[in-house]
Amino acid sequence: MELFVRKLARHSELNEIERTALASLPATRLDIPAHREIVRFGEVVENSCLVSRGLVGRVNQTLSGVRQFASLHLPGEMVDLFSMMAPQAAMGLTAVTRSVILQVPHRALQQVADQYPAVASALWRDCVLQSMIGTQWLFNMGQRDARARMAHLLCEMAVRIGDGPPDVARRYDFPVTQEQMADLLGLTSVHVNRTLMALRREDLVIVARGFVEIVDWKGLVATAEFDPTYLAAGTAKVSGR
Amino acid sequence: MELFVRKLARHSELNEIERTALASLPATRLDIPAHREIVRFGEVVENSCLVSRGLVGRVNQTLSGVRQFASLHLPGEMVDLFSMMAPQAAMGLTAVTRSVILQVPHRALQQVADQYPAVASALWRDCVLQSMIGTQWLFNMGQRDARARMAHLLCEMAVRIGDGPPDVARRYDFPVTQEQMADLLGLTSVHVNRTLMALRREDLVIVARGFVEIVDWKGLVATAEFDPTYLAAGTAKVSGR
DNA sequence: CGAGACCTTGATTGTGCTCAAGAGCGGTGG
DNA sequence: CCACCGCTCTTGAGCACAATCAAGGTCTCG
Repeated sequence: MELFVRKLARHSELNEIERTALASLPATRLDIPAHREIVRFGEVVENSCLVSRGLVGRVNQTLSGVRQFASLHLPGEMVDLFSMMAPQAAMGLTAVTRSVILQVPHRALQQVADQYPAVASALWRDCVLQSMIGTQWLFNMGQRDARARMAHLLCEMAVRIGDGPPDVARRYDFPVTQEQMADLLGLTSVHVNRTLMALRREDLVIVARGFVEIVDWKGLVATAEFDPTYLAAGTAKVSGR
Repeated sequence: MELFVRKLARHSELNEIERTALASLPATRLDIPAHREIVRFGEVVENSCLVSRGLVGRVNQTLSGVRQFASLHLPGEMVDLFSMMAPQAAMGLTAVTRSVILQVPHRALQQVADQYPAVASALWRDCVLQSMIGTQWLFNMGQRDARARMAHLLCEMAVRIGDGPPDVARRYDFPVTQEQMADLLGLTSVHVNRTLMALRREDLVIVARGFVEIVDWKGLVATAEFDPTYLAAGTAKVSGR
């Protein structure tokens, strides 16, 4: 919960009172095994899920079972803040890895937001920043080939995990199966495998056994045409409310 | 401006005072020719753009000039509400057709939002609903082939223009070149052409000379696997603030 | 030690891209 | 009024990236 407040404070100004109000929100802790669905499509939810440990994604799925991730959330991120404003889930929520999540009731969140406009503003901004990432993913899917797409994902994660920019994680845990990566990138698992090996052969990055090791950051950024602006946009703090 | 307020009121409750406050926001009118850029990538903006006439899209672009639309906005929609929360544009804004837009200063918008929490809430919700469309596009790009993608776009527009669901426009103006459709769907213009002809040969839809005529709505929905839930999510009004 | 999930690799197929050239149409200027 | 130009649409041929199908290998956990 602390972590969440810190992440909010990185892009929005919050004073001490507002921070403690957020930090003392009620929450139910849930321990979720990997691959388990947390929220099903169409469900009406009354909580937002804060990731405490693990990796959680929002997933869309056709009747035929084809899956596509719409986002991926690290610890300290509120996965479905969106649901405060649109409680009927337009997509499922899945634990990518074994995860611990904190369920925060919308009511409580809403109360804090009502009481402190700066908090409402911060939450709103958080939604916006999340959807800027989504927009980037859309660009990624539409205009880049498999190699560049994969490289872009790995770059993004390096920045997000490294709490950067400018800090970037050169090596990070990423216990995601190749099949899940396929669903993240709109590829097949077979092609993900070949793509990873290609990136490795070129000495750009090693992805194996649950972690990512970036060998040539510059090279990876180049093949991805990665520009982290969209992640940093919130860093230039916008004044309070 | 009226139209904008009506669209907001469709998903969020606003009383008379709040509506008039919104309706009397100051605005600068701009007349923009087709294909002209309105906001450039990276620019720091101080206005949000309300579409009054025409069609405006948010566009991402690589150095090599490959373009990808991230959204498409009809009259009455506020294109870059996002920019209130993240004023540095992460992407360009382009008039797809000849358009009239109203520039509303962030300051003014912010003042109204500060004064009336229900307005702030409505704007926030509007952002969320927009990004739900973006999420659907992502799904579209990742998991559907050209035919289905195109069909999905045409279905979505039919619903959005028809002010539905359940009302759907069986025939609507859509003065978008095939090259622009290509940038919307992550295809090439050549393939857009072939796809449109295929859909026409199957008597599903006719796209020509600036309009769309849906011949077989059910068939089109089926090939697109179109489920309008994501557009309607806001219709079930959530109580005020 | 065995079972299941996950990864790796090969062969083949197909969707959509590239390159290229021609036709239709509307607007502009001589 | 006609000629021309540019933009958009149309169509063809060949190619490439990624999907599909299939089989074998490896790792981990019980």
